[in-house]
Amino acid sequence: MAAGELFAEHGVEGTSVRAIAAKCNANIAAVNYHFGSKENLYLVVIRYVLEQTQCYRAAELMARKQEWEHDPHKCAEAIYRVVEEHIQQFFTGIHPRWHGRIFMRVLLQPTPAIWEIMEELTMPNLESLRTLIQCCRPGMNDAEAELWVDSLMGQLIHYIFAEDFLLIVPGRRKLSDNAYQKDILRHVTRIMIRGLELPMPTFLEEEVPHA
Amino acid sequence: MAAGELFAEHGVEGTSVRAIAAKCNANIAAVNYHFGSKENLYLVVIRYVLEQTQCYRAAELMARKQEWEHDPHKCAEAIYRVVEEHIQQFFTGIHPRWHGRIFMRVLLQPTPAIWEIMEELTMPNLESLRTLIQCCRPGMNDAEAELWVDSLMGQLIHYIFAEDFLLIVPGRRKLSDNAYQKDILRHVTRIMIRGLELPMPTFLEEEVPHA
DNA sequence: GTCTATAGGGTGATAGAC
DNA sequence: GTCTATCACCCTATAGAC
Repeated sequence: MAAGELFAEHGVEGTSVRAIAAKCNANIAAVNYHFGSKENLYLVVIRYVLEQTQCYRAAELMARKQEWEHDPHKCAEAIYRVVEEHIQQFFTGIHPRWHGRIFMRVLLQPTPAIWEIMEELTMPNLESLRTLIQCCRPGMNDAEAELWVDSLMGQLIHYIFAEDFLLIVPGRRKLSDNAYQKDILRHVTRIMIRGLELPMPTFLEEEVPHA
Repeated sequence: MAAGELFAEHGVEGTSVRAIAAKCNANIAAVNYHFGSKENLYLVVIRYVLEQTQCYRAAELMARKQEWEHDPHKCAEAIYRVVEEHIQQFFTGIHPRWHGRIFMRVLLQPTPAIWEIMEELTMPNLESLRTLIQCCRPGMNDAEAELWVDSLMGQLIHYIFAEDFLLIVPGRRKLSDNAYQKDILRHVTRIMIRGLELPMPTFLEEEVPHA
């Protein structure tokens, strides 16, 4: 959907149905015919993006937690795999850049209609992340686990959110840079593992970012 | 400025000069007389907010770094004080909630004009943070230090950015909750200190969030 | 400096022919 | 389903009286 690209970059208010129609060589009236209204089209785009970028790995890991929850080394690996999935979903070329940016707009300004979609598509992942972290540190209460989820998501989201700003800073690498993605993955995972006082996997042992 | 509140909540595109004028019982023409255009008013608001919420503590600490840089315990305390300042500036009631939200909009969608302001008012703080972290871990290169700054800022910004979303999650505390602010401060600081492998200050020793 | 009035243009949505 | 034409509205910005 070409609409998403415009919504992502200029917001709902900053995008006109006319611009959307022009971008995909369609008719203004046709857009309204298919989607009812601009507002509704926005919701359709959001649902599409959230479906595309859903993360399942935390839920998968929780489904077979008995295989790893008692081994701190495997807990650390679980963290790694979860961070890896999120970076794949948002940073790599799997999805166009505007997917992430739509997500950011949604987080910044959620309407009740938007929240229904998030409750269905986003919340389960956050819930899984929370319980996964609780598995890594048995006895951790919900409030503290939420802080850990916030820390993880915050670090990752920041790169999408502030991408345009960071790009203007001289000497910074682009988010599409493969080596940069790997550095972020390694860095964030290490912070989480060290913070949760889990054993550091050998493949994450000290190795400084290149540039 | 009442304009900022509207810009913060609905974005530039979603805010009309009429609404601004109405909110402060002024005339539509008067607004344009004083600020030239809506776009310019937006820039004035941004500059005002960034000036108000500037953080100086990192720069202050760097100015007298010889007092602490060789003592890991004092390094850890420096980290704490920097995080504390940022939380004070953005979470507590010192500034109205819309200050933070304007900041988020600016990060999400920086124009060249906006960036000039950020270069002047925001970049110095990020630079100071980077060098401060490098002081804590001598020999750390710029790329890695940037990752650390990103992690710190990402964790903090996330709470402002996704505030509305997080509020809808059942059982979550409000960001204005004083105990919550303290939990976040303690949590983020601990992550940074543990991640940088500095000694944990006694006042941050284990203590679980309440709720 | 502040107001009214208005210009000049863009907006979302729809009616009705094809 | 797709198009043209059009409605009714809201927008920014300004000219000109006070």
